[in-house]
Amino acid sequence: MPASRPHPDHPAVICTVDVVLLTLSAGQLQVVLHQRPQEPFAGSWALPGGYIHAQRDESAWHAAARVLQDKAGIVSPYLEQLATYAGPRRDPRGWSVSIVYFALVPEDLLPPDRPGLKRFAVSSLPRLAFDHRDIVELAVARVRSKSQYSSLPVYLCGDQMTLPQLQAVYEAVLGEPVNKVSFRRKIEELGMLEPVEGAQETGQAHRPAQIYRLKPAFQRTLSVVPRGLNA
Amino acid sequence: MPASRPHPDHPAVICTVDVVLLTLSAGQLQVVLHQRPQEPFAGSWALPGGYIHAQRDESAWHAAARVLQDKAGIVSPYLEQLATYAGPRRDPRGWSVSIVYFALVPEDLLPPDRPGLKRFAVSSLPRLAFDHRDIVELAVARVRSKSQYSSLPVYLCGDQMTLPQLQAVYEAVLGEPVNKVSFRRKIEELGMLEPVEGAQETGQAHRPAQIYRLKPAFQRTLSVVPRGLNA
DNA sequence: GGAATAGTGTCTCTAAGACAGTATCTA
DNA sequence: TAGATACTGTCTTAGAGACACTATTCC
Repeated sequence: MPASRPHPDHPAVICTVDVVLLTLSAGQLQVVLHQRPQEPFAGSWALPGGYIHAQRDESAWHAAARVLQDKAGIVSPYLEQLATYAGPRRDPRGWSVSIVYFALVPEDLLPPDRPGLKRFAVSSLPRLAFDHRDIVELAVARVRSKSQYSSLPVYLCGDQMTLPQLQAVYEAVLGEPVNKVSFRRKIEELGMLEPVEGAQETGQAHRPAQIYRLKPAFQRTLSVVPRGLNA
Repeated sequence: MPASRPHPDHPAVICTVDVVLLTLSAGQLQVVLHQRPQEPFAGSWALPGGYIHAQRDESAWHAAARVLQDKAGIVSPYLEQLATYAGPRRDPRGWSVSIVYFALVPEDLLPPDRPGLKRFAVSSLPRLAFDHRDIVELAVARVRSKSQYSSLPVYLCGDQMTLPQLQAVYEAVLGEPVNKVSFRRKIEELGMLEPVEGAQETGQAHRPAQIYRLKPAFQRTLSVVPRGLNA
């Protein structure tokens, strides 16, 4: 960090946050994109994002949370920093910095698609503005990677779930089947779920599944195991 | 990313890069710090860093590389993005963004300590300026974590090394002993080293060790294994 | 030859995966 | 009762660690 000049005489860089908002729908990882109303890239789909508001934002995390609330009405999701993209050519308006976060939300907390805000399967993205396709791909890779050894995918579920449901979520995120016995051993080892006493998923023509919920201590915190699912 | 205004009317944020420059010396992970000549935090030790130069820097990575070259004379080290710290209170001059990189270099590429530039063991840091202590601790945690399943520590070695030397480097980074047989299996699996034909470390009163070098394909690229050293 | 460390073969132990059994619901 | 899926016990298999043995150097 430099020693001189409170506000340097270097030309200002454009300083923004962008959010890769991910959800699981119909067994597919999907990303919520926003259609740009203006140049540059008018009409293209892009990540929801915005300038940092130096007067209001307490941190880059808070700026990302504000963007999510403004553009998608989402409050207090799981929101983690992904990476920062910066350079002179990614935005035609000038040297730009984008601090990128990713968020995971259960499908039922998302607003329905509307003009200018739409979900896309990450496996078939449209043409995206700026370098946003690279960013989405990095976010998906990060989520897949962390899902192998952590409780990250629980943030794609509602607050209660059965183990078969959670296993299906892991399988959708990882893109491959998971051994049932090993999966249950891992979840036990992660120690983040507790059974909801007496609550079972009824109404189906087979043995009902026990319903679990996140222990309060893990509401905002990941749990990790030393060895992953070996997927 | 916002739709409006090429250069927004929001007050400019201070936009910098900082580098956590790490090396291994006397079996200890050490960080190179720079003594601030001016306010704020005049006289305190801080990470080497500097403003982004929008006229010259091709990217944040290039800005970090430039800082390393200017302040420590280091060229083309292993340099990876760590995280971005941002907020209104971390720098008394205003809302600031610091894109932080970490670098690993062999000890013999470092310039010797001089007034204003000094190495500190990461286990006994002095009082640091800004939030730089948190940043160093995150960098060390990241390096430890990645070392469990990747070839990251080879960048702390010179271009040639023996397996016992490399094992000692891993043990110093991880802070605990590593099983020799497992270690050699992992290195074999990583597939990044090749023996230097006929080259052995001589001069010691025991069987000489084979000398290895990084395969050219891995000069700038990490190699990873699915399961780590289980340390 | 002795001391020291390099390098390797192999056994043990832990953890992941496969498989099959029992449990419990609806129709 | 038949069919379906939840859940669990246990065997198999793969990989990590422990241990010991051989190899090669200097003194």
